Amino acid sequence: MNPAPKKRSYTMRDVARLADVSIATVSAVVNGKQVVRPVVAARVQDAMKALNFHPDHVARSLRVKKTTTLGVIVPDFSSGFFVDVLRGIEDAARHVGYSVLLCNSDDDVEIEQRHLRALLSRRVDGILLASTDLYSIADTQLRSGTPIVLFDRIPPGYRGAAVVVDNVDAAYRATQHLIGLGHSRLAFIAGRLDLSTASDRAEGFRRALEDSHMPLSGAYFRRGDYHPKSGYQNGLELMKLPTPPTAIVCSNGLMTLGLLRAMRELHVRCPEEISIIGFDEPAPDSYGFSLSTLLRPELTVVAQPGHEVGRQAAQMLLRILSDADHSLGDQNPVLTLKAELRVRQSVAAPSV
Amino acid sequence: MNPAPKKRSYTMRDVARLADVSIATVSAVVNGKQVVRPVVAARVQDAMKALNFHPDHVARSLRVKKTTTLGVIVPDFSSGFFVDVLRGIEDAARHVGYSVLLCNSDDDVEIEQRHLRALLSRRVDGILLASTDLYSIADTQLRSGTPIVLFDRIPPGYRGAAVVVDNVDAAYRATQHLIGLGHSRLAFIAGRLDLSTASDRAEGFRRALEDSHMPLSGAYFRRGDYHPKSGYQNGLELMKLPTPPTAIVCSNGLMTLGLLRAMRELHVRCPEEISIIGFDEPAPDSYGFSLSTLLRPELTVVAQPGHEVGRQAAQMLLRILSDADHSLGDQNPVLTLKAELRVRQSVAAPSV
DNA sequence: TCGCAAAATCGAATCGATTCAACCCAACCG
DNA sequence: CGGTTGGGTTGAATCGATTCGATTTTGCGA
Repeated sequence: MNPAPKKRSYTMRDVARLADVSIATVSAVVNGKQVVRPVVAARVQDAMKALNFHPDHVARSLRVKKTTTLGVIVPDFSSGFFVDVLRGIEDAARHVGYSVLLCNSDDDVEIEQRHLRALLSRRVDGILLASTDLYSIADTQLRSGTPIVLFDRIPPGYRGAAVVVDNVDAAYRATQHLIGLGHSRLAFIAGRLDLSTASDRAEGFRRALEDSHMPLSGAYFRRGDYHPKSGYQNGLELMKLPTPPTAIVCSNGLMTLGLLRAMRELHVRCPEEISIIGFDEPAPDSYGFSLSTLLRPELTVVAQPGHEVGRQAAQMLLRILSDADHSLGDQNPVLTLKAELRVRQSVAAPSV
Repeated sequence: MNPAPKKRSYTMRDVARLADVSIATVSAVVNGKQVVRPVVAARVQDAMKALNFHPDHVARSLRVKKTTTLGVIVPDFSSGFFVDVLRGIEDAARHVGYSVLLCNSDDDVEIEQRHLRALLSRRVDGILLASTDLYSIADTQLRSGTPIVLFDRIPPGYRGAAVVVDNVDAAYRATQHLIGLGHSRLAFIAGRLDLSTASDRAEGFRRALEDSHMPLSGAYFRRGDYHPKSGYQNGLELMKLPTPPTAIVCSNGLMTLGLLRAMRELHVRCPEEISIIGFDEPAPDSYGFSLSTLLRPELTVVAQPGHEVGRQAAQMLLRILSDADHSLGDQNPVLTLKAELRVRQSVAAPSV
């Protein structure tokens, strides 16, 4: 009934004893850095097999001061974008034998700090962070000594390692596309403006209007918080204006869901009455099918290269780690990737 | 130019020296398990603050043989379901100070094995696993000694710790709902039948037909692989049959996307011509907005309690861990949660 | 067969915390 | 006033690997 194997796992000591060699020799066999006579190596291999020995990575980490582990903190799993990023990170990490300690901050400064401390305590080799609390990072970074690569969001004027999307450009192009179609009553639903992503997108929108010598109406510039409800709420308010906009740029995926919901409730037709451009595909399209294309009307979006952001960020971090002094010289390491505007049916010329 | 702080982080030894106490006392202060005179404790606290000391979790893990870390292996990030599960796991784990080592197996047996070995080597306290390779688990489990809780999928007749969804029931109710509406030409798109989820759903479908004394037509029972393309392909083939079905049950979310795409291509109207029930919301609806409700027509789905699966699985694992001998006695630990049928507009009575 | 350089193996210290038996000393009791 | 108690503190061993200087073996030429 209780076959509990009392399975304390075996150590190099046990293997050494069984193979009649020293621990050092077992170590040599295990990580192949030194030459061991084939006959001895075979004996050790056999012993390891017999005991089902697997080296203790914890002990190894302590000794070599390296855990072969990356810490990742994302603010939100609900966003398809961050899931994509995570996939990218995982791919890059696995590829070189690194593991990933995953943390979800829920966009809460307190939780983020706790996670950060936990990761440092666990001595991860490096950290990938999409921070909610951009202003205290510099501090953390300095006193930790652990390399950190930011992604998605960076503090203004940041000069450290980071991978971001060119959000100014992305929003600019989206807006310009609408202007090109003849729209003049353009609204924008912004995200949390304390995040670079949100303020950059707002900036892109603003510049596009400016470059076309169009005024920016205060009533058309809405502040959201990146959550669906604020998209919904702002959508309702926009459409109930005496003179509603003819086009809306919505600065993230979750808010776009809310916006669509609001439009449906008010029976506002898209694109006939209002054109819509969202940020992010509403679902991962890693398999070549995007959910956007199934929504009626098919949604025009600014698609961020989430997987690529993750992959590049992880690779940048790994590069820093493999660099002897963990510095990476004086080259400006902020890598900026372009987003892609995917024009589908949710935009059209304004109906006179 | 190079202010590199050469920041080797401080150890208890350093703190002890600075506070003029022994290492043991520092340890006592840090984990508060023993009584330390307030005046001494304060001195130690000050020293820790002065040096910005954070205990090395790696060293601690080695000594106490406990990493306060859970390993998680999921087959696929692209599925909203597993993302939900992951959130549930992370929530439960964080709540008690555990960290999560995340692995993505991409449904590849080889990769899964590698991850499993890595997790064991890293001495995670326990593992949460949605396995692709159900038949070798028992083996792994026995020889590892590390508690494993399976989720989502289990081998037939499994008696170990696991949290799953009642897929037979879920598919049964979905099918029955269609039958209740008057459908008699019912098709089913199955997943990978070597997984319990897929075979259970197929079984639920079969039973529902049987209980209503309806025949199961071979042409209406399709084999997919859980990927969108197979939903697309099987959808095309079903709709091109001389006598196409009037309703389709599709056994996961990604395949449903493919199916919808196929229907759109062939201009088959839903629910007028064919009713559809899918598994899983096509996007996380953690915020109260489901993407399903934005698809036209709104998609009827069997919604699995992903977050709950994750939370319960993690809690089960933590319970096992806190149990002295890691056994959890003889109670049958397979926990089965019910899915919820969310009826929306993609189903209707058959036309005529 | 012997000598010796090169190659292979070994012993012991080490990483940074935990833990426990031993010890110190102040307080208390008789 | 001395012995005892017991709370606080400490020294040293330990977890399981790596590493390096020291030591032994091997292989080769003479």
